[in-house]
Amino acid sequence: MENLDINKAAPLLKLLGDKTRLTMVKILDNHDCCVCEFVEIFKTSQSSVSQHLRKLRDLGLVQEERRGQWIFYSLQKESEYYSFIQQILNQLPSQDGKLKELEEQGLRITCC
Amino acid sequence: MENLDINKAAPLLKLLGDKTRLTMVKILDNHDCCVCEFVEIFKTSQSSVSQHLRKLRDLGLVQEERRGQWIFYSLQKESEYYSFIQQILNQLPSQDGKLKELEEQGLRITCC
DNA sequence: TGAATATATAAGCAAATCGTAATATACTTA
DNA sequence: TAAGTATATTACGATTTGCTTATATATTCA
Repeated sequence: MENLDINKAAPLLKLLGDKTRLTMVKILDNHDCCVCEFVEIFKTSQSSVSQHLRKLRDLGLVQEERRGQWIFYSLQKESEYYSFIQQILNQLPSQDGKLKELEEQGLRITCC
Repeated sequence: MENLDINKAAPLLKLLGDKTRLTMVKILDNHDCCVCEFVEIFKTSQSSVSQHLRKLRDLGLVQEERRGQWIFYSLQKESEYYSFIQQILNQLPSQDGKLKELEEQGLRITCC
């Protein structure tokens, strides 16, 4: 088991210590998502979603990739935090239901 | 592996997302400690240590026990968060060196 | 019992955080 | 190219956080 210095672990846990971001990361662990999907899922503003994703990206937890009109986010598997995070995500219940809801409403983006 | 609801996991991670508290919990995972030891370890005020411990106790992560003049804190192994936390602590480097320093300075409390 | 030690709590302040509203940028499509 | 859609950024206000200072409580010991 790799160790992560406390000076790095604490800010990481703080970042994940927000319900919205933690759910985002849990979802991204299984599916790429674009911003507008998160807006639907969390019933919040686009700005708020964008700012949360920025923080995740600033720490290198996620990466963005443009696909046409949309920008998709995915987990950065090469991150030094990746295996650490996995141990946490594995203990959280699946959030796939939230994506399933989107699909049923026809709001899931499946471009490209 | 037990699951922990996101509504509980997020505040827990937030609580652990502080370097002082995370280190405290890591230390407590192996050794009971009293407040004045933490004051030495973190080179901070007694009040600050006390307030951090209060937050950990409010969530049920630690418990206190008076031993004579001192109040010792230990991890609450019966906490619903305990196994979740273990997965995190296992990925952190040992902080025993900090206690060893105390011993060398003769500041480790070993009453009762 | 009085002084010293250990701990908890309350009040106040500066910094960080999170949401909203407004605006800017980039891409798509008619 | 103009309008519509998707996203990012900025500014701002309310709330939270963590520290310090001051004070209160509990225990020990001379």
